[in-house]
Amino acid sequence: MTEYKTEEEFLKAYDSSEFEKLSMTSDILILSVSNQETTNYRKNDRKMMSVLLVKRDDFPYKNKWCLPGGFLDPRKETLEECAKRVLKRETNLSDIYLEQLYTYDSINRDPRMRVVSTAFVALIDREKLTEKVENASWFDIVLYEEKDNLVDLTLDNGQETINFSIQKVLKEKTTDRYQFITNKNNDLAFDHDLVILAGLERIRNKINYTDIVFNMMPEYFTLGELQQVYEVILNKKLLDPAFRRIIADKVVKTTKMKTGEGHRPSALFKYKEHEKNK
Amino acid sequence: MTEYKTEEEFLKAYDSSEFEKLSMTSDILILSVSNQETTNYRKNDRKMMSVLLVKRDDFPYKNKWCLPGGFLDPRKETLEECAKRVLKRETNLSDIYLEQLYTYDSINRDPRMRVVSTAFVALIDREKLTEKVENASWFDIVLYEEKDNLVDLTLDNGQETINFSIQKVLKEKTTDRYQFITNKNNDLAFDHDLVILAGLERIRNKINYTDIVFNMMPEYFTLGELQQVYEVILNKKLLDPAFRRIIADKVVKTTKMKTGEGHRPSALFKYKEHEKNK
DNA sequence: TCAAAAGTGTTGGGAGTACACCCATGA
DNA sequence: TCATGGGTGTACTCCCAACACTTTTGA
Repeated sequence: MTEYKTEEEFLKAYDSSEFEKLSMTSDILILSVSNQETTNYRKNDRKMMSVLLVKRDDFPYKNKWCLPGGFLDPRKETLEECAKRVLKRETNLSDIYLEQLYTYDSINRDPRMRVVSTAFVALIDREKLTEKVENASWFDIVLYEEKDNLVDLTLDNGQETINFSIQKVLKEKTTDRYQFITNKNNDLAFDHDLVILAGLERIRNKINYTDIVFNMMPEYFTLGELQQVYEVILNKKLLDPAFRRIIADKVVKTTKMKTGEGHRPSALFKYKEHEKNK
Repeated sequence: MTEYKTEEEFLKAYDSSEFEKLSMTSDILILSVSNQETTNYRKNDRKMMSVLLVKRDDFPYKNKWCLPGGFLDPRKETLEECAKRVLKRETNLSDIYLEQLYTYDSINRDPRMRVVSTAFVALIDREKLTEKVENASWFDIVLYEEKDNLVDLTLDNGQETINFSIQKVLKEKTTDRYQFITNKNNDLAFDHDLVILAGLERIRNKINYTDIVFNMMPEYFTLGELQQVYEVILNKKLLDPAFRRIIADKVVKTTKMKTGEGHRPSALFKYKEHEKNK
């Protein structure tokens, strides 16, 4: 390939019109937890992770779903600001948890031009959401299975089901760093299947050593509800006593109680911010 | 700000010449471990982390140091390929550990034009290096101190000393995620002080749950040397017996010995790749 | 002889795992 | 009354920190 030895050379080529343009987008994996109501009056609602997707109606992605995203305006905004703008557009929320995930840039991810995408993860409390945005829809993660480094995911929004699978290939012998390769993906545009998996893994990982979950929780919650969110993120059952000990110092008990559930009422808790800054 | 409501609008503005261009670079934090020989024949060499920096001679960075980097050619390469190209240019090495760190994009980080930079971390074994590259120099990290979330770093290449400090400001109450803000930086171009700190923290974090260190080690090494590398990365003393137990199953003892050091000779070890893929 | 590092054994505490158990509720 | 989830106590295991100790070398 032609290499630009010096910056001058690059800048010269850059100014000439034959140099292919580059643009960037911020794409956001917006995650929350949804409740699936149960018919049994005694049972608690079943919780699930859910993802906000947007239906595209433009060529070449007609009828594909994708993560909310937008082009970066290089004159005035940073990628994070761009992400916040998209977030505001799609959820009408500001001031929510937002974290840069990874920058995706395979050359032909967008066939129209060279687009580099920086992906973000946003966590929101579903209760804060009010308005419904056109073309956007929440998909529950109804299946999330990993077997022999092949991950199988199924999303469902009540009308449509999206299924895709991703192969995780060990990239470095010294790390647990995997390269994600699409194994099957018919319904999501770009490489957004990979972004979703990377984001879910990031959150699953962080839940263990940060208080990140509380971004997805309402102000008051029971320990059972909190535990369910942990379980749905970690994708496994936890033991009650162990869980209570672990989160004990992250929450404060309030005098409020949740009753009328067909079983012993539960105390409502609040997130306790640490005063200790190490 | 002007917002592009639809992609069509964006693409139209994008094609018009008044739209400001955007370019990207891959910048690499190249880390290795250096030996500082001691005068006492008994004592082991003192090890230090070191960083490869490049001296700039162009306006507006004349006489500033920066991380090796290069502009992305949007026609033909990915950011990672671009990073590998830079790595080859600066160290003449291929096939070394390379990991995407973070994408930096504050609007005026480069006063000449809007440049978004994706930073990478590379780890190399110093012994593999042979050639000396013009304008590039290895700086030892001679001081790395954190007090009240203010990090003080001093680098030294034998002739020059670079000192900078960074304030870590808690960004989210629910995470240990900090925003890095330059407190003092006279010698490094761009925001490369922030990249260096972020990279060091990434590696320090990863050393605990991956085998990432072995990318910085020669094929044969003593446990003492390995421990020193851990200590220099973690920036704290470790207890011998504990350390040995922890890394016991990551290394294999060889029949080779290291002698002539003024004390009991030590067995040389090799990295043991795990057959177990979970 | 001795300083320096190599290398091993033993003990105790803290965190997580597992299980057993009791409590309170509303249909 | 009883299924369901709320809530607590305890015992066991495993990991790791801390310390004490022995071994081997070269000047």
